[in-house]
Amino acid sequence: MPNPLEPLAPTERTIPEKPTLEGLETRWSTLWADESTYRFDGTRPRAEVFSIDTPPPTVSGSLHIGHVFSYTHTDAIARYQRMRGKDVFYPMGWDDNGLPTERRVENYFGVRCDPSLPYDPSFQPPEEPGDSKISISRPNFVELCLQLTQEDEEVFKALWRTLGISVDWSLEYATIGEVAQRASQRAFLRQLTRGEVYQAEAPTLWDIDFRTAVSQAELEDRERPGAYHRLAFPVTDGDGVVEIETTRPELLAACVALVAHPDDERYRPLFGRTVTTPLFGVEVPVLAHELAEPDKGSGIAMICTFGDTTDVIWWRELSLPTRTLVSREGRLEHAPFGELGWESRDVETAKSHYTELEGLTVKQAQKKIVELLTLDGSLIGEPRPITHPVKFYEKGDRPLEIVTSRQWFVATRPMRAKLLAAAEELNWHPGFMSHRLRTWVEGLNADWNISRQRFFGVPFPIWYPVAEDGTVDHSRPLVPAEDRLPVDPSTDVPDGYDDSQRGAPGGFAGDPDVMDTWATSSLTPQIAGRWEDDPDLFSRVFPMDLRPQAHEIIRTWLFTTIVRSELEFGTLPWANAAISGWVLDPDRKKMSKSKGNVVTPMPLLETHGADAVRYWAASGRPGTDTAVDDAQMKVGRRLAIKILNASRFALGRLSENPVPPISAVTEPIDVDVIASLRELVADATEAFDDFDYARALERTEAFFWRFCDDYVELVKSRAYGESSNPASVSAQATLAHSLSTLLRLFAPFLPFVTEEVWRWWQVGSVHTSRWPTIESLETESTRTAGVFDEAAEVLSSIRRAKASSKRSMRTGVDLVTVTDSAAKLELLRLATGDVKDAGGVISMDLVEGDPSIAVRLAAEEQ
RNA sequence: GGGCGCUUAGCUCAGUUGGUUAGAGCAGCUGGCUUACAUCCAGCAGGUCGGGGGUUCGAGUCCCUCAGCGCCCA
Repeated sequence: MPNPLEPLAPTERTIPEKPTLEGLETRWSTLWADESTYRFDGTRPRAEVFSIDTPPPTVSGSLHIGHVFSYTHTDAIARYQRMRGKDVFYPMGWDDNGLPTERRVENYFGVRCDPSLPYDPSFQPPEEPGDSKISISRPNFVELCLQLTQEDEEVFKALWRTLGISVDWSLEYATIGEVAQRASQRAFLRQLTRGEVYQAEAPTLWDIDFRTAVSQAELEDRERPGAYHRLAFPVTDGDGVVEIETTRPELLAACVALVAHPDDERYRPLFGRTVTTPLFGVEVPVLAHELAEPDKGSGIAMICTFGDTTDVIWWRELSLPTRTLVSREGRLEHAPFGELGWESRDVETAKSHYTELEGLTVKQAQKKIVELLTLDGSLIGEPRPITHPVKFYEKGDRPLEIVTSRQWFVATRPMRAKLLAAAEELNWHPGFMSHRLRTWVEGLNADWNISRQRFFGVPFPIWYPVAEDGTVDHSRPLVPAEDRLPVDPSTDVPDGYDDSQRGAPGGFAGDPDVMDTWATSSLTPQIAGRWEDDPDLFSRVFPMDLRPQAHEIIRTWLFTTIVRSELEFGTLPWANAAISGWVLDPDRKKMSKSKGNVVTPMPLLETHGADAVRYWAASGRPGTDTAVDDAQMKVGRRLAIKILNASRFALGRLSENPVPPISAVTEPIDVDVIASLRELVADATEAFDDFDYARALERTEAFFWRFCDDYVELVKSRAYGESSNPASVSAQATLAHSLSTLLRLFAPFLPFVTEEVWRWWQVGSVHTSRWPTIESLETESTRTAGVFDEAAEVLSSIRRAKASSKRSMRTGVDLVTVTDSAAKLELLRLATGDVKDAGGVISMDLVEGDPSIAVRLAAEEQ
């Protein structure tokens, strides 16, 4: 529970003469670590816990101002919930496994993983990467991955500490760690038992350079130049030809059908008949399907296995045969014309044509086949250049090919209805982000491929029996008992076998693949919550309260986390999802490495201070793209300095006296200010409950500046008075209670400066203090609303008069005549003394009539 | 091509369910060392709320439409 307010004894207050922001980050982050300020207690019931599914950053990716931006939002919410009395579960994880880390290790050390090599315990990477990559074993490679990610994690930790993120570091995890491996493998095995995952020889999107399968979620369309090649297919049982247009003529030998729209009058007579492919003489049917676009090309398409994702849909829905052509190296494989599945009307011609293509890369093959088709007379006219979208792996730079291979899939398509319901049930902040999930789920046309042909990842906990003839029997996987997890099938042995039987007839073979990075990071609530490893903890934190994340990974991380949670627990993994916006460069352009406009956070933190950078971040509305803005950080720094100085003033008025109780607030203007502070507290609380940290900050900040500029100036002379004067004590009490309240309202945003000031005069940390309540700010005197506004307006008129006469603010005023309604004058009458003191006014007349304020300045001294 | 969002002062943005004269900060300009703060304070100036149409006693706010920008999905 948060501490009750406990002011230090007056003699123990330490208010520095010249307060400063320098060094606050180091001082307080060290103390918070020493005092375990943000420790998760873990003994309180679920209802008193607020649990956060923190995004685990990919440490091998570069440190980015975007990290600072979105984690500040989450931290503000975490700090608010903690002050509200919640036991906050706020872990930090690292998403280290996967391709980005492997690429970084390959380049950093100049190595390449070759899984066929044995482990070399004495291997040391070269000081500098050489010209050609050194091949090393998988265990050696994984060691280097772990080494590098650990170094990277330290850099991130330093950033989080400097930024003041209030995570409980004892809850740290990594998606490649033992806990994560166990959870991932356990979840996989249970899904296998329930029939929710399956392996299949299926068309798979394949990156030739990375040599791995890619899932639908990792795709990216890029506009690329291509050309329509018009080819003539003779109609088999009749006269004439059908002219099709294709951008991939090199796949002609893999053609299994032609397809046109069912309503297309031009091709209707051909449906059900066959045509013959040029060059290869293969007889293929002409079929109808809605996805064929009459306006595209000649309106009739050649279906190959497989040229693009539409081919896959046609192949599946029209139950077409498979003729695989493209290898995993991106070359045209052997095509056994004449054999089963490769029938031709003229086998010898087909073979002779194909010999010219076999072994070529896709690009070379296209050139060659154009020559062949031209000679043959089947190419009609010149290829017609176009620009069209081509599928790429988002991290790759060659178009993806589609190959058939054995992969593990999670059956997500049958879950569509359930996932759409989940999109509705989840509380999105901002709400419109739910569309992102909905459109993604509606557009799902492939199950989730979770196999990756990589090395630094969680292995599939699966072996397969090897038959006496040496073939691997994938239909009867050997699984370990759950209590053996995690296992590595490349070094561990299935029950009932010994290591000598690895790969031998009658023995076993481990699954060589690792899980897709999303297959592990989709389990972050389970990993962080120690699912099954610590059932007590898990029951207190799951389902979690909040998933904060960026919008570009809704279709990957958010989607897959929901899939895993629905499958395992039949529930949403969290109640709320807070989607942060992008950080744009100062010119409002999206940052990217290739553009070289990525902003690194540390220099900004050093220049402006953590509170200032956090202020900028917290000013970004939920879900709104926000530009890096030095000016806004300077404003934040100014605010922090103002808090120091205003606090020094407010606390200085207490002299050696204790903090007066709220009941000492009796002067009408003081009572009015405390009442508007109650409204502020209500407003900020409501905003935070709605995850709108930016609104809470804006309201608090606006109040604070007005408090300093008008209220403090108005009551200054009264606040300097003796403790024997109730009017002075009223001002001193108002200053102290306002300060205490404002410090706590600012604490989620400016943790360093608020902690600094808090410790001048309070016991314990502001971050474990109680969030202010309106009940604690109830005065005994009744409020007369408007006193402060009226007084401030008259003071403002006095300042205006001085400024327009270009006189010092210290200039005396002989007479102020305020003309206004009786009601307004009545309000003003309750604060006349303060207004006169603040303005240096000798005499003030209040006259009923049309509103006006006349100010007569003292004569200028000669 | 479908969807979502944005467009308010030179810049960055607030404007809750439609309700006086549209707000703030920054930048600009004019002044001021006023004992919390010159790392500061005061004051001034600046907008036909992207264009057009509609509903209404009343529209920045609701509806339609057009334009530009950004993103998501094809």
